[in-house]
Amino acid sequence: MAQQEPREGRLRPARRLTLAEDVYESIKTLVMDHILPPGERVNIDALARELDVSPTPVREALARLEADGLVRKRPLSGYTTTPLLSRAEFDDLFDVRQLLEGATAGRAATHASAEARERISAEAAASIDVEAGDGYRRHAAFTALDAKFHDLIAEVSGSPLLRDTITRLHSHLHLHRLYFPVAGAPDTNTEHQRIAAAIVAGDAAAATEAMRAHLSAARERHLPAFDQLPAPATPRDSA
Amino acid sequence: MAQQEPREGRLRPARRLTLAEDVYESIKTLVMDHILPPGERVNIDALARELDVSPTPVREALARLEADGLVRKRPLSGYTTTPLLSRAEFDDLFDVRQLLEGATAGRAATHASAEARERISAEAAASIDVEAGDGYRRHAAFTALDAKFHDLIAEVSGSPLLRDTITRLHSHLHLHRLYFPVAGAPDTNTEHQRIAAAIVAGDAAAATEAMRAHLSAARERHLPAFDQLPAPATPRDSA
DNA sequence: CAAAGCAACATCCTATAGGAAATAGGTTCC
DNA sequence: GGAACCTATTTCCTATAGGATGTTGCTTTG
Repeated sequence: MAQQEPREGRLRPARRLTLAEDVYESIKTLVMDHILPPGERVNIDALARELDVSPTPVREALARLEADGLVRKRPLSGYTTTPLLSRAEFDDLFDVRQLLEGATAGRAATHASAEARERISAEAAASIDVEAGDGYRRHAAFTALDAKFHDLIAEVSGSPLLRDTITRLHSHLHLHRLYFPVAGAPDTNTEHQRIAAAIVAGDAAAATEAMRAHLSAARERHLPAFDQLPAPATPRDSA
Repeated sequence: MAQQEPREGRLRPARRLTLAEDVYESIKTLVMDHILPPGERVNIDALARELDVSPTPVREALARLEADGLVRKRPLSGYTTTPLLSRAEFDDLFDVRQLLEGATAGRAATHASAEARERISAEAAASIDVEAGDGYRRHAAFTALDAKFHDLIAEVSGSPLLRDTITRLHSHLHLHRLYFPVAGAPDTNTEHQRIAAAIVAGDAAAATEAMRAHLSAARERHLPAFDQLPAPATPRDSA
């Protein structure tokens, strides 16, 4: 009622256009960064108080996040964050990524503009300066750069639908254990450059193969995360 | 307030668990059947009155539908149903379907249980009795059966993620012109049986190829729909 | 006659209140 | 001592009201 004036010190950034949109982005970040732990119950009212908004936009944002697969809704029991990926789900994710992203790399190699090839090449080269920094910042920067590279190839592939699908999959990847040390950053850069080179050369088969090899290697690099802790049981999964 | 008691004569079916869920299904049907024409504005209040609920669950349902791609939201202007697929988007959809569903067919052929192969074979054979009926009913039954067959293969493929992705794509297909005469129903059945045979035989390459050929043929059968009417301009698309 | 400006309208967006269901804890009975 | 039942609390779910914004139609002016 009387609190229409802008408030200071809020968790979310300056509002863009609609409040619900901001709330959506805020909650998405909370889930991605595991500030809301996977498999945990999400209290709508508490979240609304935390973000300093009414429960209504929170509810709308959660509905969208449910469609994105980041939270789940049990009919009369409330929302919960999606539990961590199991080993089987993780393997499934990378299988699908190989299929989809292998295709985007091939398509990009076949019909991409000269300007687009230039951008890809530049992006692969720019990956080097991420070596600076350390700890969480370094990990976040590396992850962001990797995502950008993959999205760039998807964009250039010329299939909006394929790109959307891959973007959606990437959300699921962030459900993986977060603070896992990225020892293989240099390897990743090398692999990215191999992919970029194949695309620039216009060799579709080589680009597809390079992408699949890259994802296969990335999968291997992530695997030790499953040995850290035994996957916590998620009794809530039972229908 | 005083209208908590169940009401008669409502548009939507008997409520399942939550009101928002029912509203979601109801609106989804309205969009799929083009009762809400593509590209049209969606009035939240009017829809709430029509469904005899308050605007709040309608808003929540629309948020989910937006994530599904069935409606779009322009920040301070309201929701609109997604416009009809353009020729380019239609081609893109079938390109992606070939990629994804070709993979599911191959996977199904490789590792499917004997029981699963039996189900697929039965489903392909059952497609024949859809010849009965006529007009809209026949079309709806045929579409449902086709969707079921494709989903069955996706299920058997053993990749939940792949199956979800394909299901999502199918929603987009329904954005295509609806009342298009399905002249090629017999052809569809023949193609389905070819796919089923390859899967039963365990020939992954043949299954993939049969699926791709089927989708290619289906695409051709749908193409004349674009000649019926010139695609209506959608001026609302401009940012 | 056309274009720009203004005003009224309709619509969306957010906040708050109240009822219903599910969960958790304690108690009692076997 | 364990299990089942009951009660209280918490939480979700729905409905309603009010403020802000975009849109549309009309009027006026060049």
